[in-house]
Amino acid sequence: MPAADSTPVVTRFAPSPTGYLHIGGARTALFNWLYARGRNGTFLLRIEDTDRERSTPEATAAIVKGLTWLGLDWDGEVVSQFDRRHRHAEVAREMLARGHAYKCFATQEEIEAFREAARAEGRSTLFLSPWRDADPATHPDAPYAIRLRAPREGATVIEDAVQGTVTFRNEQLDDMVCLRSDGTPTYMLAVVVDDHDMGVTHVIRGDDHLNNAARQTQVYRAMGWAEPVWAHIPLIHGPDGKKLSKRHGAVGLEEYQAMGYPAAGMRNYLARLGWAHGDAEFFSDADAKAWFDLDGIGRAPARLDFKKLENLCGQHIAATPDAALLPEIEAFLEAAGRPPLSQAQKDGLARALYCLKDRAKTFPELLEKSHFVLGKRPFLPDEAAARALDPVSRGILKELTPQLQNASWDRDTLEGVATRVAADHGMGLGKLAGPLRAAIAGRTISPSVFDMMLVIGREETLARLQDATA
RNA sequence: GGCCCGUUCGUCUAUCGGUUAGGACACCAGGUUUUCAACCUGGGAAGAGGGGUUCGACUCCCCUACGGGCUGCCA
Repeated sequence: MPAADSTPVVTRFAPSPTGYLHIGGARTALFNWLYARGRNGTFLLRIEDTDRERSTPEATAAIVKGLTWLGLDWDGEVVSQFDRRHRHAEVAREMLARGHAYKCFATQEEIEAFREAARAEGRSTLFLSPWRDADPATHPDAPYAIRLRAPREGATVIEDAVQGTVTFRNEQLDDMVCLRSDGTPTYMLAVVVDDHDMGVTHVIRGDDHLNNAARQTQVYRAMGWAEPVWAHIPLIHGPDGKKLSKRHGAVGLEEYQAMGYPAAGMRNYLARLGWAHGDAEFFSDADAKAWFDLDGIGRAPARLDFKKLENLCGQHIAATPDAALLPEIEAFLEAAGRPPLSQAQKDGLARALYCLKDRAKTFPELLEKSHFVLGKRPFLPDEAAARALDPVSRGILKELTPQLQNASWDRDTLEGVATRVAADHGMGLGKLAGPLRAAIAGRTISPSVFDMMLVIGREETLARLQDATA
């Protein structure tokens, strides 16, 4: 039975540490986090490291780091599934004692041989252990696996919050192995025991586990435990509609950080991927927590759309207070393996952020437009800027310079002076802005020329103009 | 092969039997503009196909096609 609505919500994210944190996994974590945090619940993190061959501490570290960057905080310590192996085994033995499980002496070679033959003959490869009803007196003195004595008749029904009612005929389900013949627990058993022991009320995970839910349900029933609410969410696909894999480009969350997407934008985008709350597109964490619910999750896999990700990220960068943006930019620099900012650069950037953040969709773009405040004199113009600084333009700039000397340093005055000088030469401000920008930034792309002048100040502005017109 | 799930504009989606099928991103055209970003106006763009049920289906049912997942003593 699903947990009652009144019981506190407990969700968990349970990745296996076999590499980077997959972007799809990050979304699964986000959904669990939103669901718990929006309901005053608990969000737990458990590492499914029962596969000793493939689990690495580096991968666990990557998961922790990724979630931390994404801003998904979990409650309590990180739980290692491997550390709980004795408890898993204990449950397996208990099921054995209660007759809900049995010892299976079939060797893996035998099973494999059976499956091969079945495949060759086009028969079902479902392995039905001959030991299920064997007389214990006939048990050999050999290693055995403990298999669940699953019902053979009837059906196992999953009430899934996303997928609806899903029915599996029991004849399609085999007696899953709970404890391997070497005494170690399988994932199938471990998840159920852990979720139960940790008090997980809502299992929100990828729908690649939907089939597993049926077999796991049988363990809950065998142990007489309350079943969690299941919510199997569709996987994320690449832009081509195929399962997201490395050939699509970035799949690891850390790659997104290194590409300079802000975490808030990622959260917004990922939440919006496969879930909707009416027409809401751009929203805050508070909104998402308040709105997120299982019945808003779509049933079809969603494709990644970088354009939309960028759009949302741009809006989030613009909406983030300067004081919060700076540390994020520094973290990005580090993640991308770029040199850190000097104190002077930090100060400059802090002053310039107001005119930078609403024109950038990613941090690299913001930094590119920050060149005027991050760089040092002399500002060697890039190719396009050099073209803008033709002799005629330099002549006009030379005229402008002394007028700036005495102007009061505010936007209106500056703009007035520039407009007047341009007019003296029969041109609009637009014509003069090009070379002015080239002289100040050394680039043809930057914030407004007047904003730049305000940020760097009179002295520096004049110096740069002199550099350019010398 | 078997089992399970899915299918609304290019993409993410709204709709929960009665709508000119809405929004966002993207795209195209025009405008604004000091570059970029942004902004304004307009435009093209969708219910996989076929059967039912119903006064009425994108919405409910069935079939087909296509896509995906699972089918391990992996997780």
